Amino acid sequence: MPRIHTAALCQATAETLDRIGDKWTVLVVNVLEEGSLRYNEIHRAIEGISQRMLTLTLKSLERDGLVTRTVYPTIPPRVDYELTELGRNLMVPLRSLHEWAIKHRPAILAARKRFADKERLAGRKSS
Amino acid sequence: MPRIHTAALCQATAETLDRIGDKWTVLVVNVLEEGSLRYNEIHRAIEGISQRMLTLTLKSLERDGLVTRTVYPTIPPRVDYELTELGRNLMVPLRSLHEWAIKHRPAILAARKRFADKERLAGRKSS
DNA sequence: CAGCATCCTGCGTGATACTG
DNA sequence: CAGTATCACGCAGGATGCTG
Repeated sequence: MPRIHTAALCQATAETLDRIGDKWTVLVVNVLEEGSLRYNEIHRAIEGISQRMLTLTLKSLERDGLVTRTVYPTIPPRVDYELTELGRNLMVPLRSLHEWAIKHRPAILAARKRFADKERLAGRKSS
Repeated sequence: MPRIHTAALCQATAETLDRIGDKWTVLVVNVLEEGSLRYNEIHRAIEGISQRMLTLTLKSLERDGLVTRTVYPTIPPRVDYELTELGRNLMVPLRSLHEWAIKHRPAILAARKRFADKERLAGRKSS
Protein backbone atom coordinates (compact mmCIF):
# COMPACT_ATOMS: atom_id res chain seq x y z
CA MET A 1 0.00 0.00 0.00
CA PRO A 2 2.89 2.42 0.28
CA ARG A 3 3.20 1.50 -3.37
CA ILE A 4 0.76 4.11 -4.52
CA HIS A 5 2.29 6.76 -2.35
CA THR A 6 5.70 5.81 -3.66
CA ALA A 7 4.48 6.07 -7.21
CA ALA A 8 3.02 9.47 -6.44
CA LEU A 9 6.26 10.62 -4.86
CA CYS A 10 8.13 9.51 -7.88
CA GLN A 11 5.77 11.26 -10.22
CA ALA A 12 5.79 14.60 -8.45
CA THR A 13 9.55 14.51 -8.01
CA ALA A 14 10.10 13.66 -11.64
CA GLU A 15 7.85 16.51 -12.66
CA THR A 16 9.79 18.94 -10.50
CA LEU A 17 13.08 17.71 -11.85
CA ASP A 18 11.73 18.20 -15.30
CA ARG A 19 11.00 21.78 -14.32
CA ILE A 20 14.30 22.68 -12.67
CA GLY A 21 16.55 20.04 -14.19
CA ASP A 22 17.56 22.02 -17.22
CA LYS A 23 20.95 23.57 -17.67
CA TRP A 24 20.36 27.06 -16.31
CA THR A 25 17.35 27.31 -14.00
CA VAL A 26 19.11 26.55 -10.72
CA LEU A 27 21.99 28.83 -11.61
CA VAL A 28 19.62 31.71 -12.22
CA VAL A 29 17.63 31.02 -9.06
CA ASN A 30 20.88 30.86 -7.18
CA VAL A 31 22.23 34.24 -8.22
CA LEU A 32 18.81 35.75 -7.64
CA GLU A 33 18.99 34.65 -4.05
CA GLU A 34 21.26 37.63 -3.50
CA GLY A 35 18.34 39.91 -4.18
CA SER A 36 16.87 41.89 -7.02
CA LEU A 37 19.08 41.98 -10.11
CA ARG A 38 18.95 43.48 -13.56
CA TYR A 39 19.09 41.45 -16.73
CA ASN A 40 22.71 42.17 -17.51
CA GLU A 41 23.76 41.68 -13.92
CA ILE A 42 22.42 38.16 -14.05
CA HIS A 43 23.99 37.69 -17.43
CA ARG A 44 27.39 38.65 -16.14
CA ALA A 45 26.98 36.61 -12.96
CA ILE A 46 26.42 33.36 -14.85
CA GLU A 47 29.35 32.35 -16.91
CA GLY A 48 28.55 30.89 -20.27
CA ILE A 49 24.84 31.58 -20.53
CA SER A 50 23.65 33.08 -23.78
CA GLN A 51 21.16 35.91 -23.99
CA ARG A 52 18.71 33.54 -25.55
CA MET A 53 18.88 31.00 -22.73
CA LEU A 54 18.82 33.64 -20.03
CA THR A 55 15.71 35.18 -21.53
CA LEU A 56 14.01 31.80 -21.89
CA THR A 57 14.94 30.72 -18.39
CA LEU A 58 13.76 33.95 -16.83
CA LYS A 59 10.52 33.81 -18.76
CA SER A 60 9.75 30.29 -17.63
CA LEU A 61 10.56 31.23 -14.04
CA GLU A 62 8.26 34.22 -14.31
CA ARG A 63 5.56 32.12 -15.88
CA ASP A 64 5.62 29.70 -12.96
CA GLY A 65 5.62 32.45 -10.38
CA LEU A 66 9.15 31.84 -9.14
CA VAL A 67 10.46 35.28 -10.07
CA THR A 68 8.91 38.68 -10.61
CA ARG A 69 9.82 40.87 -13.53
CA THR A 70 9.67 44.61 -13.01
CA VAL A 71 10.03 46.98 -15.94
CA TYR A 72 11.04 50.60 -15.44
CA PRO A 73 9.99 52.50 -18.57
CA THR A 74 13.07 54.70 -18.55
CA ILE A 75 15.56 55.31 -21.30
CA PRO A 76 17.53 53.22 -21.45
CA PRO A 77 15.09 50.61 -20.16
CA ARG A 78 15.68 48.81 -16.92
CA VAL A 79 14.27 45.45 -15.87
CA ASP A 80 14.64 43.94 -12.44
CA TYR A 81 14.21 40.30 -11.58
CA GLU A 82 13.58 39.05 -8.09
CA LEU A 83 12.71 35.77 -6.46
CA THR A 84 9.17 35.46 -5.17
CA GLU A 85 8.33 33.73 -1.93
CA LEU A 86 7.75 30.60 -4.00
CA GLY A 87 11.17 30.97 -5.56
CA ARG A 88 12.87 31.46 -2.24
CA ASN A 89 11.13 28.36 -0.95
CA LEU A 90 12.75 26.40 -3.73
CA MET A 91 16.08 27.11 -2.10
CA VAL A 92 15.19 24.65 0.65
CA PRO A 93 15.25 21.47 -1.46
CA LEU A 94 18.06 22.99 -3.49
CA ARG A 95 20.18 23.31 -0.41
CA SER A 96 19.31 19.75 0.52
CA LEU A 97 20.52 18.66 -2.89
CA HIS A 98 23.64 20.72 -2.49
CA GLU A 99 24.38 19.15 0.87
CA TRP A 100 24.08 15.69 -0.61
CA ALA A 101 26.30 16.70 -3.51
CA ILE A 102 29.07 18.05 -1.32
CA LYS A 103 28.95 15.16 1.10
CA HIS A 104 28.89 12.36 -1.44
CA ARG A 105 30.74 13.71 -4.42
CA PRO A 106 33.99 12.07 -3.39
CA ALA A 107 32.25 8.70 -3.06
CA ILE A 108 30.71 9.08 -6.49
CA LEU A 109 33.99 10.04 -8.11
CA ALA A 110 35.68 7.09 -6.43
CA ALA A 111 32.98 4.71 -7.62
CA ARG A 112 33.29 6.13 -11.12
CA LYS A 113 37.02 5.55 -11.09
CA ARG A 114 36.63 1.98 -9.84
CA PHE A 115 34.11 1.34 -12.57
CA ALA A 116 36.40 2.76 -15.24
CA ASP A 117 39.25 0.59 -14.02
CA LYS A 118 37.10 -2.51 -14.09
CA GLU A 119 36.07 -1.72 -17.64
CA ARG A 120 39.68 -1.26 -18.63
CA LEU A 121 40.44 -4.74 -17.31
CA ALA A 122 37.48 -6.23 -19.09
CA GLY A 123 38.66 -4.57 -22.27
CA ARG A 124 42.17 -6.03 -21.97
CA LYS A 125 40.86 -9.55 -21.39
CA SER A 126 38.78 -9.57 -24.52
CA SER A 127 41.48 -8.06 -26.72
CA MET B 1 32.01 37.18 0.61
CA PRO B 2 29.12 34.74 0.63
CA ARG B 3 29.44 35.26 -3.11
CA ILE B 4 32.02 32.59 -3.59
CA HIS B 5 30.18 30.16 -1.42
CA THR B 6 27.02 30.86 -3.34
CA ALA B 7 28.79 30.20 -6.59
CA ALA B 8 30.09 26.92 -5.23
CA LEU B 9 26.63 25.94 -4.06
CA CYS B 10 25.25 26.65 -7.43
CA GLN B 11 27.97 24.69 -9.17
CA ALA B 12 27.64 21.55 -7.07
CA THR B 13 23.86 21.65 -7.25
CA ALA B 14 23.89 22.08 -10.99
CA GLU B 15 26.26 19.17 -11.31
CA THR B 16 23.97 16.98 -9.25
CA LEU B 17 20.95 18.01 -11.22
CA ASP B 18 22.81 17.16 -14.34
CA ARG B 19 23.36 13.72 -12.88
CA ILE B 20 19.82 12.97 -11.69
CA GLY B 21 17.88 15.39 -13.84
CA ASP B 22 17.38 13.06 -16.76
CA LYS B 23 14.09 11.45 -17.58
CA TRP B 24 14.40 8.14 -15.74
CA THR B 25 16.98 8.19 -12.97
CA VAL B 26 14.74 9.29 -10.11
CA LEU B 27 12.03 6.89 -11.19
CA VAL B 28 14.44 3.98 -11.08
CA VAL B 29 15.90 5.05 -7.74
CA ASN B 30 12.42 5.39 -6.44
CA VAL B 31 11.21 1.90 -7.28
CA LEU B 32 14.48 0.50 -5.99
CA GLU B 33 13.72 2.02 -2.63
CA GLU B 34 11.39 -0.91 -2.10
CA GLY B 35 14.38 -3.21 -2.05
CA SER B 36 16.27 -5.51 -4.39
CA LEU B 37 14.58 -5.97 -7.74
CA ARG B 38 15.26 -7.87 -10.95
CA TYR B 39 15.66 -6.19 -14.31
CA ASN B 40 12.20 -7.03 -15.56
CA GLU B 41 10.57 -6.16 -12.27
CA ILE B 42 11.94 -2.65 -12.59
CA HIS B 43 10.94 -2.59 -16.21
CA ARG B 44 7.36 -3.46 -15.38
CA ALA B 45 7.28 -1.06 -12.44
CA ILE B 46 8.15 1.96 -14.56
CA GLU B 47 5.58 2.70 -17.17
CA GLY B 48 6.92 3.74 -20.52
CA ILE B 49 10.61 3.08 -20.07
CA SER B 50 12.32 1.23 -22.90
CA GLN B 51 14.79 -1.60 -22.38
CA ARG B 52 17.48 0.58 -23.77
CA MET B 53 16.87 3.46 -21.37
CA LEU B 54 16.48 1.17 -18.39
CA THR B 55 19.78 -0.47 -19.19
CA LEU B 56 21.54 2.86 -19.66
CA THR B 57 20.05 4.32 -16.51
CA LEU B 58 20.96 1.30 -14.40
CA LYS B 59 24.47 1.26 -15.80
CA SER B 60 25.07 4.90 -14.97
CA LEU B 61 23.70 4.37 -11.48
CA GLU B 62 25.97 1.39 -11.04
CA ARG B 63 28.92 3.34 -12.37
CA ASP B 64 28.41 6.07 -9.80
CA GLY B 65 27.97 3.63 -6.96
CA LEU B 66 24.30 4.34 -6.39
CA VAL B 67 23.11 0.81 -7.10
CA THR B 68 24.71 -2.61 -6.99
CA ARG B 69 24.27 -5.12 -9.77
CA THR B 70 24.31 -8.79 -8.80
CA VAL B 71 24.42 -11.47 -11.47
CA TYR B 72 23.33 -15.03 -10.75
CA PRO B 73 24.83 -17.25 -13.45
CA THR B 74 21.78 -19.46 -13.68
CA ILE B 75 19.76 -20.39 -16.71
CA PRO B 76 17.85 -18.32 -17.39
CA PRO B 77 20.07 -15.59 -16.04
CA ARG B 78 18.99 -13.48 -13.12
CA VAL B 79 20.25 -10.01 -12.23
CA ASP B 80 19.34 -8.14 -9.09
CA TYR B 81 19.63 -4.41 -8.60
CA GLU B 82 19.72 -2.76 -5.22
CA LEU B 83 20.32 0.70 -3.87
CA THR B 84 23.61 1.20 -2.08
CA GLU B 85 23.93 3.28 1.04
CA LEU B 86 24.85 6.15 -1.26
CA GLY B 87 21.72 5.57 -3.29
CA ARG B 88 19.51 5.45 -0.24
CA ASN B 89 21.05 8.70 0.96
CA LEU B 90 19.90 10.31 -2.25
CA MET B 91 16.35 9.75 -1.11
CA VAL B 92 16.81 12.53 1.46
CA PRO B 93 17.11 15.44 -0.98
CA LEU B 94 14.65 13.67 -3.25
CA ARG B 95 12.05 13.68 -0.52
CA SER B 96 12.80 17.32 0.12
CA LEU B 97 12.18 18.02 -3.52
CA HIS B 98 8.99 16.00 -3.39
CA GLU B 99 7.75 17.92 -0.40
CA TRP B 100 8.32 21.19 -2.20
CA ALA B 101 6.57 19.85 -5.29
CA ILE B 102 3.48 18.73 -3.42
CA LYS B 103 3.24 21.87 -1.36
CA HIS B 104 3.73 24.38 -4.16
CA ARG B 105 2.37 22.68 -7.23
CA PRO B 106 -1.00 24.44 -6.90
CA ALA B 107 0.71 27.81 -6.68
CA ILE B 108 2.77 27.05 -9.77
CA LEU B 109 -0.22 25.91 -11.75
CA ALA B 110 -2.11 29.02 -10.69
CA ALA B 111 0.78 31.26 -11.72
CA ARG B 112 0.99 29.47 -15.03
CA LYS B 113 -2.67 30.04 -15.66
CA ARG B 114 -2.45 33.73 -14.78
CA PHE B 115 0.49 34.05 -17.14
CA ALA B 116 -1.38 32.35 -19.97
CA ASP B 117 -4.35 34.63 -19.45
CA LYS B 118 -2.16 37.71 -19.54
CA GLU B 119 -0.58 36.52 -22.77
CA ARG B 120 -4.01 35.96 -24.25
CA LEU B 121 -4.92 39.53 -23.48
CA ALA B 122 -1.67 40.85 -24.91
CA GLY B 123 -2.38 38.84 -28.04
CA ARG B 124 -5.85 40.35 -28.45
CA LYS B 125 -4.59 43.89 -28.10
CA SER B 126 -2.06 43.54 -30.86
CA SER B 127 -4.41 41.80 -33.31
C1' DC C 1 19.89 48.09 -22.07
C1' DA C 2 17.16 44.27 -22.63
C1' DG C 3 15.78 41.59 -25.36
C1' DC C 4 13.78 38.87 -30.12
C1' DA C 5 14.30 36.15 -34.66
C1' DT C 6 16.65 32.83 -37.15
C1' DC C 7 19.51 29.21 -38.28
C1' DC C 8 22.00 25.20 -36.91
C1' DT C 9 23.89 21.18 -34.32
C1' DG C 10 24.38 17.39 -30.80
C1' DC C 11 22.52 14.60 -27.67
C1' DG C 12 19.00 12.31 -25.20
C1' DT C 13 15.46 9.46 -26.18
C1' DG C 14 12.30 6.16 -28.64
C1' DA C 15 11.32 2.07 -31.87
C1' DT C 16 12.60 -2.03 -33.54
C1' DA C 17 15.13 -6.16 -34.20
C1' DC C 18 18.47 -9.40 -32.59
C1' DT C 19 21.43 -12.52 -28.93
C1' DG C 20 23.77 -15.46 -25.04
C1' DC D 1 15.62 -13.35 -18.88
C1' DA D 2 18.47 -9.67 -19.49
C1' DG D 3 20.22 -7.42 -22.19
C1' DT D 4 22.85 -5.35 -27.14
C1' DA D 5 22.75 -3.10 -31.82
C1' DT D 6 21.09 0.05 -35.06
C1' DC D 7 18.46 3.65 -36.88
C1' DA D 8 15.83 7.72 -36.56
C1' DC D 9 14.24 12.04 -34.61
C1' DG D 10 12.86 16.04 -31.77
C1' DC D 11 14.25 19.54 -29.15
C1' DA D 12 17.28 21.82 -25.76
C1' DG D 13 20.72 24.67 -26.39
C1' DG D 14 24.57 27.60 -28.97
C1' DA D 15 25.88 31.37 -32.44
C1' DT D 16 24.89 35.36 -34.71
C1' DG D 17 22.62 39.46 -36.13
C1' DC D 18 18.92 42.82 -35.45
C1' DT D 19 15.64 46.17 -32.65
C1' DG D 20 12.73 49.46 -29.57
